[in-house]
Amino acid sequence: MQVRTDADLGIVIRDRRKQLGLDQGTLASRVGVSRQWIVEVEKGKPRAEVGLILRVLRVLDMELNARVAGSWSPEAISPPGIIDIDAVIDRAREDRGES
Amino acid sequence: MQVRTDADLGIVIRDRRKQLGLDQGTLASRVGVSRQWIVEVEKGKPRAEVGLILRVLRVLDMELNARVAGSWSPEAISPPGIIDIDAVIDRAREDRGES
DNA sequence: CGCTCATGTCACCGTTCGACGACAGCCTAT
DNA sequence: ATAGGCTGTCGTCGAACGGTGACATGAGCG
Repeated sequence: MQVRTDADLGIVIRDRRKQLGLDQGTLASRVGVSRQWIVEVEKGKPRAEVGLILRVLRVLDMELNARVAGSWSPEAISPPGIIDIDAVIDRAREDRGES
Repeated sequence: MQVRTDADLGIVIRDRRKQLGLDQGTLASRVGVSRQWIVEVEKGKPRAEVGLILRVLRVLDMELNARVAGSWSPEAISPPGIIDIDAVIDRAREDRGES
């Protein structure tokens, strides 16, 4: 899911927590924060510490990716799935300076 | 890029800032934070506020995505970009049961 | 109805944030 | 050599953090 605001982050965390069947208390103790902190973060606390947020995502077994807006993961490890071989060849040609 | 730790975040921000040819001062004023804050975040400040981090990424025209670890973005269709052809071949070999 | 569990909220407290201003170290160009 | 720009670091200070413990609500159940 796209994370644009702190509220998005709260939604992601809450959804994933419920998905795993955890309550705020156990998540809090696993992350090493207070339950109240979880409550506030799920509400979209803008001033929460990033380090703690990252710990939460790790506990929830989630990954975070940053990339230039509108681009499709620049340095991503070739994801399995459909590969547009023509695009690959075109790009290779461009790198060589061919038309 | 994968963002696992606060240090990763610092690297992403610094790289993107330089990519855009901005210095810490102008980035700071555009985001609405002090230059010192930028310095510390780029060094991997773990207790920085998420809200500010998100503002920085927005100014840098970047997107953040959260997903369950190990899953590849469900809605991504053959993304153009740099493809690690060796990884692709290795993966194909593994699928075939080859060594 | 009582009981339990999960959740939201409150006040208090020690710690740390982020802003501000100033200074030093490094480059690069003049 | 001198000037200028970019970066890292140092105090200081008001504001907010996150932890603790307690209390209130609401849902589910025997």
